[in-house]
Amino acid sequence: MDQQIYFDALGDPIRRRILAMLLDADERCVCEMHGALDASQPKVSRHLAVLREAGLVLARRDGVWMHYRIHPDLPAWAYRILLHMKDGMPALAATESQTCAA
Amino acid sequence: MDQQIYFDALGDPIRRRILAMLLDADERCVCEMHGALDASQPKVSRHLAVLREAGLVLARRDGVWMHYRIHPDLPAWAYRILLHMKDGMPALAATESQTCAA
DNA sequence: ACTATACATGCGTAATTGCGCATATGTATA
DNA sequence: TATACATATGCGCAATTACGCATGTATAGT
Repeated sequence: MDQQIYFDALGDPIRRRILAMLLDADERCVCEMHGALDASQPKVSRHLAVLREAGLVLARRDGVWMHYRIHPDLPAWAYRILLHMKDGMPALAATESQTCAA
Repeated sequence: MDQQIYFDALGDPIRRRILAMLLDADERCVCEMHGALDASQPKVSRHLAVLREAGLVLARRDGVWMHYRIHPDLPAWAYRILLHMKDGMPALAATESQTCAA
């Protein structure tokens, strides 16, 4: 886990919200996040790619859907930072997950 | 403490090393850090300005010297992230502080 | 094969960032 | 006032980043 890549990944608000969502639920599919974040699909997909390439999240294909989760092999310091980040995150009007038949 | 500004501040490797140094010592003057980081003086000064404006560090003037320290009123989540960041920081050839008569 | 759905990516652009260099500011001392 | 030292900042430039839009790819159903 390269620290530079890690903190670059945490530099974007959408990526932080994605990570916070993944800390709550074990897994989320892209359409759920795309709905809940009120951001365009390509935008969410790109941010997920950044998180994936940084080694922060893990993707699993299930038919048409991609399920993302926090990478289980995250170093302790990296995982703990995510928890504190979520803790310090401004409570955001919880636009609840648009149904996407997941 | 705005989270966006906070994580932007953590996005730079020099700023992270400055913060790690300040976690070790209570206070450091600019010349110490500039020596230990092997970075140009304007460069270090600018990064310190970013940290100062972000509310991450506090400056104190002492004659000609400016002493910086971790901001004492940092929220718990923010301070804990700094500790974990330092914990996960790659052990760096400790270029020890050039003497600057501080 | 055709269509629909879920997701990823190529491309061009606007905005941001970090840097070096020079210079300005502030403080102490002669 | 003049000089020296510590620190800060204005400026221009190169590199990076995030975005929208359109299009590509993969899977499933008919």
